Formats: sequence, structure tokens, C-alpha cells
Amino acid sequence: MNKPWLKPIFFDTLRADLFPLKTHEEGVVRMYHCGPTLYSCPTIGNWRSFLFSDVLRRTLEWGGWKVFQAMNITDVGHMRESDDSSLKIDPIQEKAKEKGLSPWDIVARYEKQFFSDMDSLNMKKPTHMSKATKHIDDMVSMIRELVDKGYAYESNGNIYFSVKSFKKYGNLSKNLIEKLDLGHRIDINSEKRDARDFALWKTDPKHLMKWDTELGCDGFPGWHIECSAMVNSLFGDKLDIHSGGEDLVFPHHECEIAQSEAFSGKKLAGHWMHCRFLLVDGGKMGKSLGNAYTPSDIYNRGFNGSELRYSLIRGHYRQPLNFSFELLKDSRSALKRLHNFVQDLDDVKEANSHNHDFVQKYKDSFVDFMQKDLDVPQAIAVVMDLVKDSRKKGLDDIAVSAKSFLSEVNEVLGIFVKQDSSDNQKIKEMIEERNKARDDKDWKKADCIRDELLGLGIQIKDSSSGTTWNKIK
RNA sequence: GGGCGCGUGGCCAAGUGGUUUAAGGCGUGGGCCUGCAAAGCCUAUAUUCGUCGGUUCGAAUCCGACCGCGCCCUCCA
Repeated sequence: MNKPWLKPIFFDTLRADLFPLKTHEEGVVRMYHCGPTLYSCPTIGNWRSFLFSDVLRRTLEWGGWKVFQAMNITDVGHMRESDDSSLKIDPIQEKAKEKGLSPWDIVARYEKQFFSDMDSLNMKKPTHMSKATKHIDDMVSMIRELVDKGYAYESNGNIYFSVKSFKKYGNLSKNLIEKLDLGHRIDINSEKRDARDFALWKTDPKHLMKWDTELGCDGFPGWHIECSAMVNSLFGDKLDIHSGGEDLVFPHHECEIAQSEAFSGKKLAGHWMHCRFLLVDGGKMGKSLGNAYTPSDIYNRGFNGSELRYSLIRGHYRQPLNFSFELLKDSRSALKRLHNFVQDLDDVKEANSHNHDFVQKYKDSFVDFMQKDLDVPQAIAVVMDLVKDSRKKGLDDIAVSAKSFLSEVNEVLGIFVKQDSSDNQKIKEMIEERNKARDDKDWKKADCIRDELLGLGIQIKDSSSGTTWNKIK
């Protein structure tokens, strides 16, 4: 049996308070995070939520938990409003028509980009990733049973979940079911028994992605059922943490709870965690506003994945985070400071004594902050304190233990870039040449070499004990 | 119209009743170091937490109103 040392306390959206993490199996966490719908490149806002899941997973693994992290890729059924709000469209299908490709090609194309972005952001690949269309059978059998149990009904070829049949509907989002129909949008779909019922299965011969199943011909699933089916097929009724962006609380997660719990009679998830939105320049991010950046957009402006990652995880996940290019520059400087520190630790020649006590207190507070609802900003502050205080104290005594602490920090936050040592020899030679020039007081030549190195992304520092360098790109 | 949440220095961002007369990062001013830089160090930088009231011995932290911002109010609207 696994005995994790980290005892996390997380905020649970459903119970609206902090609770110690309790899982179905001691030392094992099964978590599911709602992934992207791949009709375009996920924006940095989407990435904030994916990286939240990544930090959560890394934290738990670091803390000794065995983690199963699942993430779906939606490739069917996620309908959204058209740009003029006049009708519901399937964005993947629209994109396919626009590009003259099949929906499968569209998904494959964006999937490739998605994984490449995941890599550039140093996000660990979830242990389980799957596309909705791989689980059609699971969805069909779940829907069948919901109909049999009386929670769902068929109408005109479509199958809807009857919201009134599930008493707890609205608990997660705190929406009062009686008030839902008082909103601006009033559903006048007459084939539904209740305007608030949601679709589990649709029939449409014109839909490009469709299946012949025991539910009928030319059908495709509703959006919410995919997550319920995937969770059920992967974890049965043992899901511990279900997470996603705050926009998914309602209707998506509310509907998942209804379906899954009506189906199994058990709680869908022990903890519900939602991360807040990413704002841009203090306001909403949106495609029509021209500020819905993708990672590529950021990289094209000269920033790297590490800088973007740091920017997206540095705020508390339950607090809106304000993104801007200013923030990226800020992150770049902070990261540089951290890199310089790590470099200086590496440069300590004879790190003979291991002063663990000094580092231990920083580690303890780092643990406390991560443990208490993933307080990344506080945890980062602790690391910065360590940097500052170590500098004052002198690096010799603490180098070994500080290095090991920082590598743990990196396990959790994933913010340090690995240094590539391929052309060290050439750099060494250039530095030697420059030092010769300095001895000859040939400042012009020395500065020229320094600029050349800088052009290669090498920053050098002179000190009484010699010249050291590190990569800044 | 309804539900949920937020508003802290030039910027980002912790803190949610008394060890905080508000962490940490970035930026900026001054100093040290340096051939000059870079890096690093020292130092300065919110009597104040959207606004106005209230509760309390005591509030950024609780309550009310107002202002501003964000998410949601469902599938062929």
C-alpha cells in the first residue's frame, strides 16, 4: 500500500469549502480533467486550465501519491452557438466544411499541434488520454441504461436527460432549477418535456460524424455524456478529483453529475476543482477581441514555453489571472533570477558541508503552501526567499541541499529549462580568448567577444574567481 | 432579470478578525562591486487594501449599499 507524505487540502466546488483529499484507495488518486475540443488551437486561457491539472498531478506525484490522470479530447458533439448566435453548430464540422477536409482530419491536425504545445509548455502527458469517438460504445450503453431506469427519454429520434428526475441537479453550480428558465435564453424546443432537459444523443443524417448503434441510425452523442462515459470506462465509480475551467461548472459538470450518478447510484467525484479564467489586459479574452492568443502567438513574439508556463501557473488557480505581455516580461526576469541562482549553485566548486537545516525550513513552507490548496504564488515566494537569503549567507555551505530542493521545486512547477551543453568547448575557448584580451587591457576586443557570446545566447559574468557563463535563451 | 466570484503599491500577486503599522516577483531611484558591463549585494519605494457607511476593544479581512470586473443561466435559440 502506498503511503504518501503529502496531505493535501483542496477546495471542493460542490461543498464550497476546503477539505482534506480523501481517495477511494489509500495513496492513489484518480483524476480527470476536461480537455480541449479540437476545432482550433487551444488558447492560452485553455492552457491555464490544462497546466493547472499538470501542477496538481505533479504536486501529488511529488508527494508520494500514485496518480492516474485522465484527460479527454473532444472530437464530437460539443455544439456551440454560431457567431451571430442564431443557431447551434458543431465547430469541428464547420471547420471541416470550410477547409474541405473531413472532421477526422481536422481533429488530427489540431491534435498534433496540441501535443507539440503540451511539450513546449513542459506539461507531462496525462497518463490516460482518449478521444470521445473512441468511447461511443460506452456512451451508448450508458444512455441505454439511463433510458431503462427512467432518467432519460427518446423524442423524435433524440434522447434527452430529464433534469427533474435527478433531485441534486443544480447542487454543483448552485443554480436553482426553478430559476433556470427565467434567464434570457428560453428554450422553445418542443420535443423536450422540459426546457431544461439536455441532449444525450442526437439523430441527424446530415451530420458528418455519425454512428449506427442500438440507439438507431445516423446518431451522434451529446457533449456531456462523453466525459461520464470515459470516466466510467477508466475508473468505474472511483474518481477522486474531477477538474476543469470555471466555465464548465454549468452546464457541463452539472450534467455529468446527473448522468453518472443516475447511472451508477454513486457519487461521480470526491472533489471538484475549477480554475478561474485567464483575463487579458484586465478584461475578457475572446477571438473576436483579437486577444485569444495561442502558445504559437506568444512564441512568435519572442517568448519561450518556460516563460509562458511560468506566467500561466504563477497565480492562484482560484483567482482570475491577468495576462499581458508585461506579465511575460516580468516572468522572464524572475525566471532569469532563478536560473542565475541555479547556475551559481552549480559553480560552487567544493560543496563540502551539507547544511540541510538552513534549507529545510524553506522546504517545509513550500510543502505547506502546495499542500494547502495548491498555493503556487506563496510557494514561489518561499523559493525567492531562499534565493535571497542564501545569497546573503553564502552559497558554499548550502549548495548541495539547495540544489536538491530546487530540483524538487522543478518537479512540482516544471519551470526550469534544461541546459544544453552541446557546444561548451567553443564557448570555453571564446572566454579564454576574451580573458587574454582583458589581461592585455584590449577592452575593445574583450567587449567584442562578449557581444558575440551574447548573440549566441551566452551571458558571462566576471568575478574574482574567474569567468562563468550561462545560457539565457 | 437570476446564481456564483473578484476589486490590495507604477505593474503582477499573497494575506480573509489581533505575531501583517500588508509576503513575494517585476519595474524604478540611490549606493557597493566591475576596466566598462552583466550577475550579485545594500538601500528606498502602499500609514494603506474600489467607494461610502456599519459591527467590533480591534477589519484589507465580518455586514450593508453603491461603483467596476469576471464566469454561468443548456444542444439545432
